[in-house]
Amino acid sequence: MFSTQTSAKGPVPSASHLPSMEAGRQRQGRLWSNLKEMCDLLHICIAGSIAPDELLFQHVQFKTGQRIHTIGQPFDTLYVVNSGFLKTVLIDDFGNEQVLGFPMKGDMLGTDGIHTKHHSSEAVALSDCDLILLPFKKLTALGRIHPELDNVMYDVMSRELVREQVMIGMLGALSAEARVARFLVALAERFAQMGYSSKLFNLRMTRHEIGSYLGLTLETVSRTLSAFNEIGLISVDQRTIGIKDPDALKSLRRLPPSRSRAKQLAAAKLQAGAKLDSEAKLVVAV
Amino acid sequence: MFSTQTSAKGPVPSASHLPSMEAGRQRQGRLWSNLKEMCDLLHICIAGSIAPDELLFQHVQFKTGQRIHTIGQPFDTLYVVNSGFLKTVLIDDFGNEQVLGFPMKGDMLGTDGIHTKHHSSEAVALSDCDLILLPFKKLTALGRIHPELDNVMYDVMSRELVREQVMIGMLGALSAEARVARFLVALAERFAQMGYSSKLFNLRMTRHEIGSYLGLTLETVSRTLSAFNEIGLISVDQRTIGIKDPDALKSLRRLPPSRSRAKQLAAAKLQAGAKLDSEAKLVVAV
DNA sequence: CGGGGTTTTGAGACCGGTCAAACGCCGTGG
DNA sequence: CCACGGCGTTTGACCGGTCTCAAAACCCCG
Repeated sequence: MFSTQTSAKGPVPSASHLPSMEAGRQRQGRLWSNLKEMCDLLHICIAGSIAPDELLFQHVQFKTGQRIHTIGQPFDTLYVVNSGFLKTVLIDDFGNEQVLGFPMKGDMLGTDGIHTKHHSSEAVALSDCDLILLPFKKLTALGRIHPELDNVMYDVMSRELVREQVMIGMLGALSAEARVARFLVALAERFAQMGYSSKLFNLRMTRHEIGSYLGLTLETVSRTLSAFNEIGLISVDQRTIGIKDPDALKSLRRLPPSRSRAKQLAAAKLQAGAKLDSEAKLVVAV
Repeated sequence: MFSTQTSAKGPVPSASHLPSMEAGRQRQGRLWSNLKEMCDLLHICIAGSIAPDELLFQHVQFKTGQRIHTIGQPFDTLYVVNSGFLKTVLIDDFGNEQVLGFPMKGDMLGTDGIHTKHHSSEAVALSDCDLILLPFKKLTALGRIHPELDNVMYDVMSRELVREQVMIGMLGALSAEARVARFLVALAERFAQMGYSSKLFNLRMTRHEIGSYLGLTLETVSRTLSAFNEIGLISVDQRTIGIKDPDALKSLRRLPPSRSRAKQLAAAKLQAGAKLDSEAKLVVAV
């Protein structure tokens, strides 16, 4: 009945021996969740109370680099991230990856496949992951018995829809610096939500992946992070990011005059007086 | 029970007198649709057969410029476009519009409001429109009686999710010319699907709105259309667009050397020999 | 210690944005 | 009827942000 969904690429994840789940539970965390636990994970209140352990959903583990699903693969199950970090990507007409998102704890995966019954994107584990399986046919069948389940699904999909709309807004309207700044803020908030520090955390993805996600090149991402570091908005050490001034990051639209231009401006300032100070403030405020 | 959803701005649309639907039906087209008709409109096959006229959904008309819903407005109904053209927009931190899409016949509107129970975007009629109302509470209640309804909703939302993902891919990876080209191709296909000509049609939106949608300025959109016109890919006369070479548009990545650069290249060619010919072909092929 | 992938940094080119002017279209009012 | 003004569009000149290409430093891991 269940499908482990990994036939297309890479070895089957470590929990693929269904019969011996008892052993599995003891060896590496829990392998089953009930509905309540899953809704908590999704941050969604489930209305009617359902017998707590009436419905159980199996977990599956993926190791770093493994694909959860690939483009074109037949769709039959959704996933909810219980732990770990992933990326979802589109592959364009000639092989280039375009990162669509970085799902983490509490996110749902695979909804792109519902419409055509085939996945239009690819999901890859950026770290070891623990995902909850949600066989779609089982889900719709359950919807007939527990209608409140549908509301959960509507909610999750609507949330994802809005997230993507905000992303479109970002890509369409913001400068490179503003995109990187908001990316960092969003990440920090996500980490806070998961109980980690929002002031100091590790990026799980490369500059290249961040750039692809934000519609920028890896060089621009790197330069921008360096610039934020110099100004004291953040600290950067490889993939370790420290958030120093979250408010400035949130409202940032353009970068203050860059290092190279700073000299020119400083020279101009000597001649032109203090008028530049007010301009410098506008950089963040307007 | 029904809400006409237009309290926030502008006059109530013309069909707001519920009691006298007979008169309404005779005056301006049909004012009610059944489930089958709506699913046909959405291009979705409904599985179980439901008594054809058991469920009826009211229509509402909007005139050009009217808002269907505004940002922050409480959500309680979805809409399906029966005729007309609209735009959906986000408003950023300081008042600028960002166009998210141009819904037309067969598209669903309002799904962004499900999650927070408030709309996060605004929908505006670009022409006189006829929309079918889908009160959300009624919809979920019906889902308990006719479970196949849920599949319709999943399908529609998944389709929208994928559409937005493709949009993100476009904004993140494509050049201005490629974006405009794909926009035209997508429009042409939409018109074909609705039974109109895909070779000659009228844009319903301004250059500014197109630019906002594609993450470009209106000047760039205008210049790009002019360039396509010069090369013979399309014909442009104000908002009338003729598609001359759809295949070239579909596969276009970069524009052939522009008029201004052509001179320089021609000069270089005289000196450097014929090597440039092969480059020119790469423009479309790679 | 060596090697591949990742990141940083620089120099230069180019795309697309910005600013500005002129034109066309159209509804309004003299 | 034409003059007018507002809005959308076109086109040009220029500037600057971002990409491209390249080299070097760095990191992790075998």
